[in-house]
Amino acid sequence: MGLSADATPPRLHSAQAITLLREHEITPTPQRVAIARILLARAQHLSADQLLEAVNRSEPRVSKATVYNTLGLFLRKGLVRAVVVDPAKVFYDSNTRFHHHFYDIKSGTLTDIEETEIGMPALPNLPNGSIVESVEIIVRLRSRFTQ
Amino acid sequence: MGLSADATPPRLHSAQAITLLREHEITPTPQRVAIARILLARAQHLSADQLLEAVNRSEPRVSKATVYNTLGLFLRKGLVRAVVVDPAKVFYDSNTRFHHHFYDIKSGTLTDIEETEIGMPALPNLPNGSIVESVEIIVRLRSRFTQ
DNA sequence: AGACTGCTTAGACAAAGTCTAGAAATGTCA
DNA sequence: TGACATTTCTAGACTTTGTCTAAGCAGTCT
Ligand SMILES: [Mn+2]
Ligand SMILES: [Mn+2]
Ligand SMILES: [Zn+2]
Ligand SMILES: [Zn+2]
Repeated sequence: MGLSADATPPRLHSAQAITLLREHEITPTPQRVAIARILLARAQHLSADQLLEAVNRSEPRVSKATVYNTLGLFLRKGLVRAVVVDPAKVFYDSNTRFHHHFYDIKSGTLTDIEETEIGMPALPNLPNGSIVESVEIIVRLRSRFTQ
Repeated sequence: MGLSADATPPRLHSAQAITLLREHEITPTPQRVAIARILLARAQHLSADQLLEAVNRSEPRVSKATVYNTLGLFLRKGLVRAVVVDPAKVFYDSNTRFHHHFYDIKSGTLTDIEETEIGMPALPNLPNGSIVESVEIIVRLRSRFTQ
């Protein structure tokens, strides 16, 4: 047991991925299916670059532009959500339930906090004419024994 | 009354800025004072680029590298804090009280939510051996009449 | 003066993400 | 089937934020 990345990360069967895409009114092209099979296999947080790498370990090859296009499409269709917590890159989150995050500063790892695990505070009055798009709580953590 | 940026944003007097820096054990060089006079004049959220522009509207000229170096130093010394909400750039926040933010998606504007205006969320158990570095609530807003 | 320190600087560099223009695939219909 | 339109994919140029390096500059000490 080491620290290396998953050699064979879980994947959806193509049929499952295609069904998911169709349910969200997305034409299931081979590239989109390949991306969905990995990203949507379980609740996880992947950067565009991590996803590009993972997808291109097997066929079909997918370009960087298509990965970004597809992530944008999945976002608009509600299949994933974006987590902005690291100034250097966006994480794409396949957990679409309303939830929050621990962020381990040192390792750069996100961990979900489900809605039931946290007491949601009441919001103050909103600026006039605005509506809430999302509420995110981010708890940054650092290791107790690291200075 | 227009939408243009402040022609003459408020500035601290040099003596005030120097005192602030000394209180935080920062050697008050001319460049650091120039940056502090603008950034610390009031509670605000500026990107590195906005600050670079504002500082260089008058003497002394400050290089990009020095702006980033100084922001890093101010962060470590607790004079400002970083707000990560826009994947494209970090905002530096001169309000160092514990507080949260509204983020207007369209305009890219941050507005403070003071601690007294919102309840502190009850946190779940932390992963073992970790301590809380910060807790941030970000409420993303969009205009009611914009599609 | 010479040596040492801390600070600033230009500009090269890195990395994430966007954009463009053309190629390829897919669909429609005569 | 072939002609044409529409959608999707792609390489690679480009933009932007931010980091790094190596040299210069300004004090301080002896
Ligand atoms: Mn970016
Ligand atoms: Mn960046
Ligand atoms: Zn999540
Ligand atoms: Zn603030």
